[in-house]
Amino acid sequence: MASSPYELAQRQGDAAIRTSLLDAASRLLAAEGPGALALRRIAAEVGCSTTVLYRMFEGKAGLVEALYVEAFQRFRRRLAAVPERSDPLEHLVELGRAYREYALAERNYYRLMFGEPVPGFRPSDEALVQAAATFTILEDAVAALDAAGLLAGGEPRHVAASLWAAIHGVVSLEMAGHLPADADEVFEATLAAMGTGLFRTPSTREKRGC
Amino acid sequence: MASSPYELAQRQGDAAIRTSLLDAASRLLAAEGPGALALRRIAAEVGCSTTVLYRMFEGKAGLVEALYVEAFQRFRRRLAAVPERSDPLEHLVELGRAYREYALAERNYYRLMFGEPVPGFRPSDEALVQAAATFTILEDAVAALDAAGLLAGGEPRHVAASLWAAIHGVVSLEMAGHLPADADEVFEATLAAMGTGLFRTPSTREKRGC
DNA sequence: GGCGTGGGATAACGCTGTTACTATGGAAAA
DNA sequence: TTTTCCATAGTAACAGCGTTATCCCACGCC
Repeated sequence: MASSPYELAQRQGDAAIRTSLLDAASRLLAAEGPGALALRRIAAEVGCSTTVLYRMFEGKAGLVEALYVEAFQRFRRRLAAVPERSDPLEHLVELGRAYREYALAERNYYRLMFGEPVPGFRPSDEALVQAAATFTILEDAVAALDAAGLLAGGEPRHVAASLWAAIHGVVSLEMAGHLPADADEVFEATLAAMGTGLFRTPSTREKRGC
Repeated sequence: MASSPYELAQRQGDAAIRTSLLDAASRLLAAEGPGALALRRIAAEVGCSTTVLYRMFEGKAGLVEALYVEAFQRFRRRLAAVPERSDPLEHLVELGRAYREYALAERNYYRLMFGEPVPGFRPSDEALVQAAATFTILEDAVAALDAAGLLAGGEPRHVAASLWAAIHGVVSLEMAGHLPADADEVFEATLAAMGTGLFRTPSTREKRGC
């Protein structure tokens, strides 16, 4: 009695099959990059034919989209694990550092989220909404600063988006090879610049020499 | 006497053939995106067989790399066309706006430069060096601010890289669909935040209420 | 028990990049 | 002028891809 991962999952219903396929795809993505995401390979990995992938995901686009939202969920968990701090600005800086660490550690996931490494794929509006949910963590942290009266101006949502963009920008350039030697310094400098540009804090006021 | 683009170029030597092929590829990229960059299509477009592409570019990777450095050169010309201003900070802001305009107008080129829309392709170190040459324009503008004593701190190269990253970050998120409604505001806010965070100017000193 | 239907495997289609093979055409050598 | 030779280009094949059509089987229902 042979029992491939697929046969085991089959006894537990469609949900188990789905996660089994997603797990295999996830492993291939992390290990070999987006190029390894071939339906035939995924099917072979779990021991079934590609037909099953079409029933579960309606083709490659659907599979990649499922992987896409899963990547954002992982990302959210990682950011949620950053411990709170007494200083809300410190907390925000730590969120930024965790962001970069995740991106560099799981760069194939990060590429899936923000590059477009799979030729045909563009996330649906629904998937984009789920992706945006990841950054409520960032928005909450900015809202905390706003509640403390430390925002220099602008809507909290826009401030959070600016921060997100700046951090993503450094990480993206770094991953593309455009910051070969001094990515660390550029990242910290960008973080500091956004901090003094967006917020009012005692420490930045000292820096400004007021 | 049939005269395809290829036959015309053939009489003028390899360089003409090369540019003819690159032009066709460039047109396909701009019009239909990276997915249209198929060797057979490019060859058909100019009226030759794929063998010629292998002689000129040694395969798809070489062709895409040629397109990649060409995209950066176009980008550089666009940034170089931004007129100087009396206020060097204003000039920098205008560079940022021109950056975004180019990226959104030629988004398929921008994707080629900073995303990785062609599965196998990663730019060589040499191509990355040529790409970096694009941003000497940005570095020069920052150096001008430094010469005027307006830098808040940090090496000019790092400051330029931070700016680049922040701008690229907004544009990248915008193109990925993550800033559906308020991309304009987020972009201007990021520009302003980086301005007050990185530079010392009379206007920002007023904003800070000193 | 026979029937119908849903699910899965196989194979084919058209596409991709790549490579081997073949023919051709013009320059160099005799 | 004739012959040789080699770079060049076109054709076709190969392996792989996503996708789809076909066939088959096994299960539930009447």
